Amino acid sequence: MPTERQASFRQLCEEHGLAVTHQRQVLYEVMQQMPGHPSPDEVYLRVRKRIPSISLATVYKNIRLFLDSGILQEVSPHHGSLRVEMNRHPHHHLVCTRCKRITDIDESSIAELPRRKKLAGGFLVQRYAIDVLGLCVECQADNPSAT
Amino acid sequence: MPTERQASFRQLCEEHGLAVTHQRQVLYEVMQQMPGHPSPDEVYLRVRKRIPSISLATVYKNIRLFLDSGILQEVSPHHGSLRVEMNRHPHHHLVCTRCKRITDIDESSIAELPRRKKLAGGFLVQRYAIDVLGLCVECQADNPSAT
DNA sequence: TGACAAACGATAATAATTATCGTTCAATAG
DNA sequence: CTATTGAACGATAATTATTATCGTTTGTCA
Repeated sequence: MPTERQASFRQLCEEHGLAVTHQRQVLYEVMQQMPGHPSPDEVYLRVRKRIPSISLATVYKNIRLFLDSGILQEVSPHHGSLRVEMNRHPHHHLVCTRCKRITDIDESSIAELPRRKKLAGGFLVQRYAIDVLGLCVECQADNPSAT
Repeated sequence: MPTERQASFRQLCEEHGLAVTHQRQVLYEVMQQMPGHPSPDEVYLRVRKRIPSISLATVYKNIRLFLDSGILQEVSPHHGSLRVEMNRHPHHHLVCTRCKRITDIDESSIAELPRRKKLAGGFLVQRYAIDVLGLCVECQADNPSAT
């Protein structure tokens, strides 16, 4: 009896000002059951088992909606295209989650990280990268046209 | 007299087993002069000022070559497409720079980070994300077919 | 210098994502 | 409970970013 789940999703939507549609409900439930870092296409394949007629566009639109309203998070909140790192000094990144602008900050201004080169599981460490996620000054002002 | 620069680029190529072409030389020099995190298209626009006949494909091919050989680094060495974070527990990521696979690791197994919410410059911190970049066990074995 | 593989330029192809638009549905006022 | 209405849906075209193809040109090395 998924009455509880339905109720909580309804509440979640209310909190974020979203209409409760059948597609969104199923989409959300299915995603909750997918561990890891699914892509929109993987989600699409799963949701189709319960709603065969759903459109890929609907999956994309609602994932974006969930991300924008803070219900879900993105694995890499960077700009989605290739960028080359031209700063030769050790540094980390301030990433604005709204306008995607990335600013460098000096490594020392954050924290020192362990220098272990081999982790449990056999992973061979090359380097550490810290993203400080948040809002830049411009986006805090909430001007709709982000730079 | 750019003889020195040419010499050092020639040496760099030799170290990495790359042929020294005019396009590569100019591409490298131009990128060195671009601070921040340029995109292939931005690089293309700049390089065209010196080699108007250069192809965008050449820019892409050589940027990838530089990245693959370790001459340059990528800002976000993640898979290039949208992924949704489904792990509700505080955690960070092991990112394999070869196969792009992302594995979660518990927050406590890395380091504690400061909890400052406002940084100099006015940046409003939402959360910290650490990427441990390196090679997963499978890719250390150097099997050409990555999963 | 000449041979040959590698790189180049032009452009077609692919992948990922977003926009458009006519139809259907959820919210809510009566 | 039903009618209204704007939002959401599905189908698909369009866009963007990137990679593949292929005939021509160029760098490397004997």
